[in-house]
Amino acid sequence: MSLPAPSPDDPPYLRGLNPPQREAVLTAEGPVLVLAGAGTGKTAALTARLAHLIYTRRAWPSEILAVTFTNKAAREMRDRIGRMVGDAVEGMPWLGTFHSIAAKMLRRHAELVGLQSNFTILDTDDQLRLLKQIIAASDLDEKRWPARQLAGLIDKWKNRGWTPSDVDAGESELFANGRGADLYAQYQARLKAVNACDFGDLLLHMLVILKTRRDVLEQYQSRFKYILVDEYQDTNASQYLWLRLLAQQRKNICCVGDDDQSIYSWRGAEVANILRFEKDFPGAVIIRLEQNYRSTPHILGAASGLIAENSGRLGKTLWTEQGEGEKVRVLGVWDGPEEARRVGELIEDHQRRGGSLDDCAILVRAQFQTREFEDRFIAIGLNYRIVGGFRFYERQEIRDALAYLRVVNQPADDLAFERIVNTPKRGLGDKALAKVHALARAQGIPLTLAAARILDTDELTPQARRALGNLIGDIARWRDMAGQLPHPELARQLLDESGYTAMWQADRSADAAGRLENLNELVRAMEEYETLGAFLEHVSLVMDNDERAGGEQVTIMTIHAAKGLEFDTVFLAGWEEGVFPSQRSLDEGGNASLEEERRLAYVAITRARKRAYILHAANRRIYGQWTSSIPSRFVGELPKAHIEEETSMTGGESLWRANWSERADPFANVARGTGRGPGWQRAASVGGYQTTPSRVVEARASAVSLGNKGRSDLALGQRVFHQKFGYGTIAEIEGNKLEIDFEQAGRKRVMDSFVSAG
DNA sequence: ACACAGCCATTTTTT
DNA sequence: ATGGCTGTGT
Repeated sequence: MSLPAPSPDDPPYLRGLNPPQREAVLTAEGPVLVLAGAGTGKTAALTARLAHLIYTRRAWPSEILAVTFTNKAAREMRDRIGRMVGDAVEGMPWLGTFHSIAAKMLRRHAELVGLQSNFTILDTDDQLRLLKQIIAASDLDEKRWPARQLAGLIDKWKNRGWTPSDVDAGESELFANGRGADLYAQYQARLKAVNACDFGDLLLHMLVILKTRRDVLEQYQSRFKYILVDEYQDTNASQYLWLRLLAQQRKNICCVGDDDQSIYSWRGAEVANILRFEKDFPGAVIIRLEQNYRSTPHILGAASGLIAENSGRLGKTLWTEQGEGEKVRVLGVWDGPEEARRVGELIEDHQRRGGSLDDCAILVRAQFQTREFEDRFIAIGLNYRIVGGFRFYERQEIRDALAYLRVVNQPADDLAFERIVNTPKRGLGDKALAKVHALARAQGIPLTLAAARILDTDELTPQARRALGNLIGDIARWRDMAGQLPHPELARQLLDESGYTAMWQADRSADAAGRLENLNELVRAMEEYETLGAFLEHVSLVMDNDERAGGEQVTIMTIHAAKGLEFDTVFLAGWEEGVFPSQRSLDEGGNASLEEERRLAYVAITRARKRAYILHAANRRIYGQWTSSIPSRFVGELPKAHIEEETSMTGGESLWRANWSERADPFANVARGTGRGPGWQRAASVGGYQTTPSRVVEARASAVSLGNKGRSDLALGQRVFHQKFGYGTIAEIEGNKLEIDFEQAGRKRVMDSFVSAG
């Protein structure tokens, strides 16, 4: 490989890149696979590569296809390229997630798969409702054959690039005694009827089009001179086939990935795709990025040692020039609440030494683990944010409002119509709706149309007829308005006239105010989009909401959500068998899924720049039930040289060991009649359990946070409202922290940013 | 048609 | 523990 040596004449985008990175940038032609370890400057190389292609006039920005998996990644790439090549990014229409790019293409060719170009993209919720209807209509017991399961299967099939006719008998057998494929076909037919598709369809439909329509394929093959794929290890079969078709012609495809960070197999990702890249693209250049710029040697050592337990890796050796740093600290604690307490204390220490909350992140395996931390941080008044969780666009009021907009935008959207037909209550119940359904089915027309027609009959009771007549009239009027009014204004009027806003105004429950606020925010968000259609597309594809950060915050999130991010200090909580690795991965999926959990652990550790803490608790409450647990096997797999262990349990590790033997033997409890783990004792001896171990410092009142000015709109004795605790009166103010006597929850210490004047 | 109460299963991870 | 769903009562 003859590469120009670094010189002062280098174009700006090459500055600061190491030799392998430069190679990844400058090897423009032909297939390239970049194996980029965690923290090795992957994105820098990737964006430089794009800049290089544009800069050297190899391609116009519009001739490059650049795909990522998450919107976050797409946004970041766009930003960074923007900084390098300026406005040219604006001309990169084909930079985005697989799904958004596929959607864009599909809108142009929708008719080839029997859709109109304004098709709706359904989310999981709509999908499930549709499937439930199909299952019910097929005389199947919904208990025995849950829609969820069918949704999972269909998704799996779509991820593999299978249309209903591709599903063989064996696969079909997995649902309702062989009716799986049939139900899948019915589902597709229903989707077509309501002019909608689900996430998997975006790719599958496009794949079918590319496979069957040579003209369309050639059109894209010649348009995309260069293809670039991020996180290649996460591609599923359908995405892979899609890419292969598009790259076939020119073979200028560059895939970047890390087999050790493949954590999405449950969503159909196939690590095999990255492992066989060389076979698919003979003569491919393979480049390894191994110099890590993120973490200390101890952190890298711990992570590398752990991931070495996996088999079938392409293999990389991460190294760093950084100085040693601190060892990874492994803390054993008594139970979940203590885990949260310890983390809280460590963060406050960090803060006291002048550290910022923004540098800290708590990474968990599953969403339910966040609660313990949330409770604790509210109690000590530590500012935090939970990433993921319930998302803005998934909230009930937002989904309702969107359903109204969808009905206006797309008359055939039956699912949206069903959602709003009796929300707010209009006296249109099951009986009335069933009649509309019957008519729609009989005539093969959308619900809105059937509803309009049924008004001319005397099938409905007079009051139902009047209510439905009003609604249909309203919808028609809103559709008219849609052509004349700016869409945010349309939304505002629509929400008022439909009575939807009034419904929440009349609602006296605690969160009604918040919901109204969310509706306002929704309307505000619409202003950034050209058309109603563009807005709805955004909503279905870009379901993330980056909440505006009010001051410093500790971030709490799942490891999956943390992929691609980095923090100075990372707390990895819940490293216990059954939690991490998760019980499910242990029960099903065998070794492959255990290895995926291990990769997840690897991803988790490598998020840390300077410090990593790993915590495991001996007892945890799961489904409201106290369960004793033993440290994750991953803890034992960490190389001793890079970690420092510490436990707050009296008796140390021996307690866990004793427990381990019982866990390993499923009949241990049966035979002996009693278990003997610490958690079991607690559950068994009601009350009087021995006190928590000596090392544990009792939760003390948290330190006053430094330099945080309080809000000026709050005063002692004032009545305020808190999302979690309800109404209360301010008893004390200390900077930005308040003591509040809540009417329901009693006295609590909370951050002022969590309350509003009540 | 709607509200309520008790029952049930349920918990990975996300575009 | 929480929430979704079913069946019952008004």
